[in-house]
Amino acid sequence: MAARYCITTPIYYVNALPHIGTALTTLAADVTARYQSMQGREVFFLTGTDENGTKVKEAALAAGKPPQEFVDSIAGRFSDIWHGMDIQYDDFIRTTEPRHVHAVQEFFKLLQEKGHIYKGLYEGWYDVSSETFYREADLVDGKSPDGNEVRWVQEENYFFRMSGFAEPLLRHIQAHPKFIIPESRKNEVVAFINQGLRDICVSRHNPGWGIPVPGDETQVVYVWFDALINYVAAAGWPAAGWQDRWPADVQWMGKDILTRFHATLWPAMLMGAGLPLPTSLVGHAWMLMGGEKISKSKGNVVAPLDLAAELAERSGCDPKIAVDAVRYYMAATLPFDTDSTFTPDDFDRRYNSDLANDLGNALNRSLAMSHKFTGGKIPGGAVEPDAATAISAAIAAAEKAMTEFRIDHAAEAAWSLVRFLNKYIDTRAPWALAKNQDPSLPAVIRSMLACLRATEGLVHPILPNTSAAIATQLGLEPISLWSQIGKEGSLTEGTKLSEPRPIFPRLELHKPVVSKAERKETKSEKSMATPETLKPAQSTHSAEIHSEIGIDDFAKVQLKVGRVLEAEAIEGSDKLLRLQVMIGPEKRQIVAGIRNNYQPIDLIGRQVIVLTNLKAVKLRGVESQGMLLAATDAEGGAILLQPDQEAPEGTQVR
RNA sequence: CGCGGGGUGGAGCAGUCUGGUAGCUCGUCGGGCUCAUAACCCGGAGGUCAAAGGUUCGAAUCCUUUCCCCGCACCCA
Repeated sequence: MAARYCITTPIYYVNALPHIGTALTTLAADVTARYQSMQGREVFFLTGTDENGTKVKEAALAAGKPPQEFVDSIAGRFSDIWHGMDIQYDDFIRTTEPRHVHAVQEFFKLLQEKGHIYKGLYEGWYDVSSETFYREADLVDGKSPDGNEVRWVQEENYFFRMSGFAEPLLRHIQAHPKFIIPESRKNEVVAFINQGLRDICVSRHNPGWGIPVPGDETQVVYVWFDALINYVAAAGWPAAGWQDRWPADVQWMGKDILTRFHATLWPAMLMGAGLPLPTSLVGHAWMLMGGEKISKSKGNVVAPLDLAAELAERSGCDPKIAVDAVRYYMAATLPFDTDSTFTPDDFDRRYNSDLANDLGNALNRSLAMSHKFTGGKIPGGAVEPDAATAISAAIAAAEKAMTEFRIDHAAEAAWSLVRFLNKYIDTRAPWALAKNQDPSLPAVIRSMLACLRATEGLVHPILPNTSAAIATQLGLEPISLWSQIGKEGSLTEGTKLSEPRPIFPRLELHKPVVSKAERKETKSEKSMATPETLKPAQSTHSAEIHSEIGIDDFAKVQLKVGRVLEAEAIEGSDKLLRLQVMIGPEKRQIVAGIRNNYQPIDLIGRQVIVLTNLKAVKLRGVESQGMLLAATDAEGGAILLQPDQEAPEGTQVR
């Protein structure tokens, strides 16, 4: 019976579809899964979607669909995208499935029985306008720190005794150096726990969507508590046999959800329930777009399948190979400790230099020479020593990388072999050997093919389609086991080689070199972001939610023309400006988050469109009696709307 | 003083824990080869390792201080 190896990704929230930033985690998990599978282990690779949470209900409502139907369609699109990227997961769990709901409720009950969950009175001074609770000590003259009225409220909720787990957690982290990876994240987690862990409220008032607390229908389980349990729910827990799929050997995730959730709350929950902890938690860094975090609101989302389709079209490569190219880029530049940046130019460059020039061309020239010099068949004999050394060094480096979860280093290891091959060919110059009828020619050709065969195996976890294409061109069955890589027996003497055909056609690069000074300039002109940066952002896969309203609904909105009289920055805030706006005879104070694009001086005297019948609210302690209408630029900044020509102040906008 | 990450040739990064000739990929310039997808190979130029001070025989690396960039949090009505 083969040793098992369990891998998880987080379950994705269904409010947006994956882009190359979020898909990174799933790709890393897939590469790990394929590698472990090659090692002969029985792999269980779990992913899924998080469908509870009140925002889902709201989004469904906005889309005019029943929540379940809405969620079904999004979950389906997730699995379509994963399939398109050749992600081979073994199970896809959805938090609306009965097996998950059941596990969550059982887990909750178990923790209750063990005394780790208690019902507590959540009480305190509540500031209604800012929806925040304050302690007695926080109040200033009987009001909130912002100066709002507060009232005493009591709410019953369930609490998880996380405070008791700080010591056990620290001990576990100490005793298991590979529990939290990378090191920098581990330090962060330790620092976080040392600050002290507080009991955490694990239920909310039931909004009609979510998992009810067992025995108390008025409450639903807190979404994070709920979500984390998916890992054991998918293993079948609490039914017998869950040990086959839990604990996970590795749980991949982005660094943002490591510290607070996976490295503290989650292990504390498991300890409380008496369940084993995962072996490793890996929190990779982010892939940024043009130096910023990829996010839907900034409009800089790049969908992996769009990127692949576009590449296939531009380069003429096979669509499956284009998917590999995207996988390669993501794997080879996988941000581990520190964030990296995606740019379309960088993607193109890596495609050309690494895939087309290095790997593709090495395969192509090697096959061409085999046909020309040794009759198109794999010669027998031994691989030359330096080639054999290079092969085993690459295998060792790739193995080390994989055990450290450094997917990027694993790619680098494979490429070190490809680079060796290109050097080797030039050094040994088979064309010269052929001319001189040198007897070492067959051994050199065999050595070249051996490098390619080993490369095929090494890149298999990252580039499954490319790997298969290499095997096909070599006329061999694909390598399926890691232990076969580099073995003489994997290169059968006399095998007929296919005609060489470029796997990765080169891309024609138009691209101008952008100097640092030029780039800076572009950046300072906010709305002038470079066109090529924006282009791929127009994702055809984005999960925009459309809903229709009637004219009556619109009539509820009162918009008027106003003129800015005064403007000043609000201290302690990056974005907020305090504006005094004349709307007809009336003067209003409005707070607007537009400072990234507008200085106070730019605004004075300017006409703006104001939403006037919006409930007043305090922002950073300053009351705002309305809202300015603005569009959003590529970087999430505001672009103010203004009448096409001067309009009388107070004019109704329709 | 909210928390955290980072500043290394034109670009992207490694090296920092465990001080000892500054390394890799891309770009650039020159040369070579002709098997190959104008691909490949070799060589050169280009760095006061953000700044200052300190420890040391010796600092990118250790200590102190400062400056700058970026996330998160707050906040975008």
